[in-house]
Amino acid sequence: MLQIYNTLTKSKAPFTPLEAGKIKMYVCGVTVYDFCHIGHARVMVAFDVITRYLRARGWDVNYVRNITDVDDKIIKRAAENGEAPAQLTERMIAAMHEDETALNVLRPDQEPRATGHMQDIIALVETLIEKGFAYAASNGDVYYRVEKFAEYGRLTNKNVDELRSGARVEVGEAKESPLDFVLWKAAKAGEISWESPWGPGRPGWHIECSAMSKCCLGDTFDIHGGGPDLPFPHHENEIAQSEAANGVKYVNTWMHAGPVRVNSEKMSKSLGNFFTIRDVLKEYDPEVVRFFLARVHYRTYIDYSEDSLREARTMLERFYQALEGVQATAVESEGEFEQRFYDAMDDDFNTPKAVAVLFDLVNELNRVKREQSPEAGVLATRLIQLGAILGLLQQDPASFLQGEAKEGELTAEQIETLIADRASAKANKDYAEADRIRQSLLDQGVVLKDSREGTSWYRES
RNA sequence: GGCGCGGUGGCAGAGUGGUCAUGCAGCGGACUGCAACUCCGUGUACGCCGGUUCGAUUCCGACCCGCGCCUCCA
Repeated sequence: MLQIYNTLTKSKAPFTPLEAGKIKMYVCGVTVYDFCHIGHARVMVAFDVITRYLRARGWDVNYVRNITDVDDKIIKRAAENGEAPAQLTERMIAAMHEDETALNVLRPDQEPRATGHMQDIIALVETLIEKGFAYAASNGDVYYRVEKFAEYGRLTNKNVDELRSGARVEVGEAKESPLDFVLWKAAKAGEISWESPWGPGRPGWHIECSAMSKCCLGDTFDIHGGGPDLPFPHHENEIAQSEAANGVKYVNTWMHAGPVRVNSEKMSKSLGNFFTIRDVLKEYDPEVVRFFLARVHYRTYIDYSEDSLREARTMLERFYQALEGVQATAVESEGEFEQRFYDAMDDDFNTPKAVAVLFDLVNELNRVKREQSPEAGVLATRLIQLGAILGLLQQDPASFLQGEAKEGELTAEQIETLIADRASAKANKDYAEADRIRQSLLDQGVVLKDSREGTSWYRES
């Protein structure tokens, strides 16, 4: 029985879909004005694992993740670069897709862009005005009338009175109440804009998601996900917009990923303490980065450090070393390991527990490997299949372990030659020479491993 | 200040009212020409103080500490 933690109720509950066997899921994506950082990667990987698992268990998942491609920061950054906003966003979207592909993140089923849904957005704002939940202000902006929506603040336990006393109004705003947020922003001279009943302008951030989710999934859907900083105000505002406009419940289950921290602080654009995905991938195998993110429960924080990345690498080596030299064979039916893995994942996608099951499987695999039992092939298949649900363990073991030669490192050919030299030295019982070659390779980060079948090697992390 | 999450062995990280997490690191042994890999064995833990209980790391209360949101940020 699948259980999911719901931010709205602050508790785990058995998951029941709106429509039997189907799951409609919307996840807030990226505002594409810069390269994605590890925090973005965490959300991508978390919901990728969730989607893969649900599909592996037979659910028909419709996974929608939007792209915010019009926004103040995009306009500002494009102006700084001296390029059109669309040029900047196209580049960043392409970069994001590259990062995702590297991390083995499957693309969502639908990836709507705000600029592609202007009519939906305008129609939704019009509905809100008609129903009295929004108003066009004197400055050309359209605002949402927060105090008109009685349920406001329910997702994040916010009290409207307290919010009002803490709110501040920016210069130039024409709100009835400081709590009101913008649905449509009037364009300044020379800014990119779209025609609307309220004059040329662009949508506010929150309304995009209400419009795109309605368009892709309907008025009510099963799961809405996002990063740790989105419950307030973004998701709170989405609820206010969608439920006021549609008159029905917006989302059944709210899921939020935990933050990535650096030195105990949240990794974020505003703190400037972020590492981009592409920078990290220069140093680490993408699968290592993915495992670093996936081995921790999606809701808890994760600390980014060289040590944790290295540890993820070491753990992955154990998996691949177990798989090395085993011929995977067909599996007739699922067994104990699959069941334990599913039980862990059914419990709010408990990946740390699921990974522990995989290590138990590795232990068993290594044991039967030593006995040269044919059972090894079956266990290897089970490991690879369960690994696939986490988006891991799909590489050839030798190539993962050997890795790519970085600059200044020995190439695979050079290493193979030295291993051949060492083999002949060993054949002549010249162990001094054999050990000298092995030590020299070790000094260059290459570890040798002798076995019945010969000598294999891998690069030290 | 308001709302929320968390404090587990050297480190990372699950979990449970009384019995193994798991991985890395350490120690002893097996295997090996010696190593590496692997296997077997092994130590160390549940922030603090009360309460409930036959028994609490696990439930309840107070306290201390850390983090997130309350402003654009995944």
